[in-house]
Amino acid sequence: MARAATTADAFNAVAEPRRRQILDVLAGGERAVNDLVALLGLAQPQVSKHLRVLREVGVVDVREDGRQRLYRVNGPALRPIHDWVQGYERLWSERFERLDDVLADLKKEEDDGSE
Amino acid sequence: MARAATTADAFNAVAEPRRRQILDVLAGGERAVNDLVALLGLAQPQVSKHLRVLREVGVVDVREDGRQRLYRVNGPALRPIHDWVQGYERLWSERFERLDDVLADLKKEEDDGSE
DNA sequence: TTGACATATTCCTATATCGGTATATGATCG
DNA sequence: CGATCATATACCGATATAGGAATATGTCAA
Repeated sequence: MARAATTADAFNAVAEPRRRQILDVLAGGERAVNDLVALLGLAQPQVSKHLRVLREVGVVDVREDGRQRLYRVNGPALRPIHDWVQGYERLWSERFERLDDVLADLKKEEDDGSE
Repeated sequence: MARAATTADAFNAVAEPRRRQILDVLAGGERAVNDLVALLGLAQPQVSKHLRVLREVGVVDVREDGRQRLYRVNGPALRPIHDWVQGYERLWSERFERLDDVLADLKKEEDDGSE
């Protein structure tokens, strides 16, 4: 078996740095393909291919406008990533340090009581 | 050129679902390899290989304890993912809807004034 | 030391990628 | 209609995977 398809889910689609760059540009608003080509300095076919992957996992949406296709971010598709990684924030954020102290104390009391 | 190595960064390492499962278990505290094997129902070599990838990107740390090796999550290594995806939260979170309204109003006024 | 246990590494195969180049599709303009 | 612009797709080659099976490494116990 090979690695999971990049179109398997948002995690895989977003693992590619160029695709994150594309999203970062689109975060500023709708863009045509050639705008992305110019802004990122990538070849046009590469951009189209990356956009296809992003489209297939639902991270971007397209809209036709004459000859152009305007791409935009579809935020909610990124939510699974956000939610998953959010669960680990307490492992580095000061916000949770006090809470961790409290929980540690509670656990200690509990252990002392039952042992 | 092929796809970026899974050990290239945390984004790639975490794109694999099994590796996220491993992290989710380790989020509950230090675990030996065989614990993970039992808990996840994976083959031992596969688990070791996934742990290697996670180790190489710094997402987990190891500690030797007799015959066992105890793995634990190294949270801060996940922070780049958190920070990146955080920038998109406003695209779905109600928390930011009011703010977006305000910004839209401001932009509208600005445009009306300069045109 | 020998053996059992815990974990890591190696070898294998199938597959899906990525970039590059060429080309196809589709829309607009004259 | 023919030419041009905008984008998508097809084909190529190199590479890095993921799982499976076998095996190597390392540690403890008797």
